[in-house]
Amino acid sequence: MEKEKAKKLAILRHSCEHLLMQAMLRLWPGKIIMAMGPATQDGFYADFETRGGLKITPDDFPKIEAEMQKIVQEKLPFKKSVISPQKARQLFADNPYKQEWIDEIVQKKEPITVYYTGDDFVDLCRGPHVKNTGELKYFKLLSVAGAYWRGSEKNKMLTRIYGTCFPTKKELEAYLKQREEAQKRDHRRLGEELDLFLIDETVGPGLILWQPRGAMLRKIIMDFALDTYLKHGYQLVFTPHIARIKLWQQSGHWDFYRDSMFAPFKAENQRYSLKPMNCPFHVKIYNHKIRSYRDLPLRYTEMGTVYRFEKSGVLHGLTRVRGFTQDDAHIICRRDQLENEIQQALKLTVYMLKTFGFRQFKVKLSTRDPKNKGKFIGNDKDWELAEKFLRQALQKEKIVSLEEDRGGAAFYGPKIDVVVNDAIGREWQLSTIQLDFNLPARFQMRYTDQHGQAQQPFMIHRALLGSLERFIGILIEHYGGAFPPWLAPVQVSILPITKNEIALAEKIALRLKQAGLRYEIAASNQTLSYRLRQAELQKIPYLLILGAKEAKANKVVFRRRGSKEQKTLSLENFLATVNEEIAKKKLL
RNA sequence: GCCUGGGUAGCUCAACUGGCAGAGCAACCCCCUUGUAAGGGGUAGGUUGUGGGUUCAAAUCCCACCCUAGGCUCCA
Repeated sequence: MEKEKAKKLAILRHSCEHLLMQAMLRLWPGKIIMAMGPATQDGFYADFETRGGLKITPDDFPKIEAEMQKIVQEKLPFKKSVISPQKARQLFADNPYKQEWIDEIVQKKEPITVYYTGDDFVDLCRGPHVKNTGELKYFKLLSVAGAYWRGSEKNKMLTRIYGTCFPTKKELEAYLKQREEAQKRDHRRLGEELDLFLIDETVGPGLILWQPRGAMLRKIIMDFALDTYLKHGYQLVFTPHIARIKLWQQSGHWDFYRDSMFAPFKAENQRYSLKPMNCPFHVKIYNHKIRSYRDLPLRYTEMGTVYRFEKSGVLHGLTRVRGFTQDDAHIICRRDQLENEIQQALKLTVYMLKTFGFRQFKVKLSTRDPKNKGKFIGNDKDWELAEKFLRQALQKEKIVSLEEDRGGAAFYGPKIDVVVNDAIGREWQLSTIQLDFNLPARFQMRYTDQHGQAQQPFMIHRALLGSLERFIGILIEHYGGAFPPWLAPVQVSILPITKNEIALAEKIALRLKQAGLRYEIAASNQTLSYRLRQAELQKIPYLLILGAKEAKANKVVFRRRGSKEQKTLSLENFLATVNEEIAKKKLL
């Protein structure tokens, strides 16, 4: 049923894409060379080349949409026709993209179908389509972008228009509203509004400056993660931000990853580079001693700050940056421990993500593409073994909706990635658990087994939150900036109504401090309304209001973010209530 | 890196085809002393991203670079 619906929607949207192209060709005859355009999950897009210096911008949308509506009014039927290759080549004589398609269809020995709408528009298309353009009433053009022909960097860049289409007005409006909602939650916008972080052009793109509130949030997350890992048998380590190139040559990063590393610099005749990964350091710590089979597994964890030279066009707020801190760990273990370690790591992942309020996950197994072995390091046997172990662990944990990404593995081994759904249904890849047999071999990691023989251990990389920057970005959007009390940088706003209550406010603040709460006193000479509004805009979870009445009765007025309900209670009762909510990491 | 927009006060944004750079919020000062989402008045704040060019005159036009948005490619 669901599938049927999705199929119908895709047909509607693909038809709408024809409608768009027809309108474009009517508006700018001879200047638009259409390339291709499918339906997507949210709508459709159309790729085309522009000629004669024509540039399409969102300013043109009203004009294009009006033209599309005209064609809708015309109720032109979609007419299918099967034609010969010769006819097709002739029909699209001046369109190199369609020629390329035709060649391919001919090669595959498939029939060539075209769809007409009216006398003026025909497109090479497999179909199917709606009956006529009159069905395509509820559409909207959304954005303009550049896109490479056939998705290859080597090809020409075309212009792409994204749009969407729904069977009813209501659904279209709901979709547009949800888009707006997503924009309101944009972590870049909230980062500014809530004073969490900033990016300064002079410091450099993709480098985050954490303001006090953002830094507090980061500390809370970091502390929680580290405490949890320590409880689960990890050991804390710290390693430097730079290392000699020699290290990266030994690890293989220099060969496989150099393009994404910041260029090396020299000091005393030695070349150094910023670290793009923490692994080699952890390996060095392991290798510092002769290890016994009894020592394993060893689990090293670190809040490791790494620097990667991401191309300028891919940077995005907190979610794609050039300097970030991973909640990294490397588990070094024997083969007989491998499966259990992977399983435990999976369990820990689920625990962490649930604690942070994510309810839905999807797991992706990324394996090597056997057809593209050059992209990966190591031999077939190791890869097969590693992939087998990951599969088994997933099965044992009964992880749902497993999806395989062939070719998605790291260059040194296969991995399990966890994708979460946020509060408004968007997907984010967060946790990763990766198996590595490259580094143990390259660094000649060893342990002595019960027979006194040297053995090579296995290594698991895992980052459960991924990068703190990215994780916080996602968390901001997930909660729309309204963090649960345990995460909120400021948990309580104390609002004395008049000057007379300021001394009391300070006394109460002292008690909150003792109780380990994070608070602010909002005592400017502004009206209470004004200060309440500020506290709500700052999304502070708990509000304490103090007036003459409360002072006299030795009580406080307690309100929660987003609610007008309030309670008058003693300070100790308030503390008991909120401390419990915070300890239990409850949502507000 | 590529395509198309954009960069104006701390923030959000104005300024018609080149002609004195402006508003709201925030900041600061004063008044109001506040009872549940913006009380009132005033002050200050700018080499219009950077560098070059065209022009009597440039935020506006041209060139280069930097940053940024939406995408594409990429994300070990």
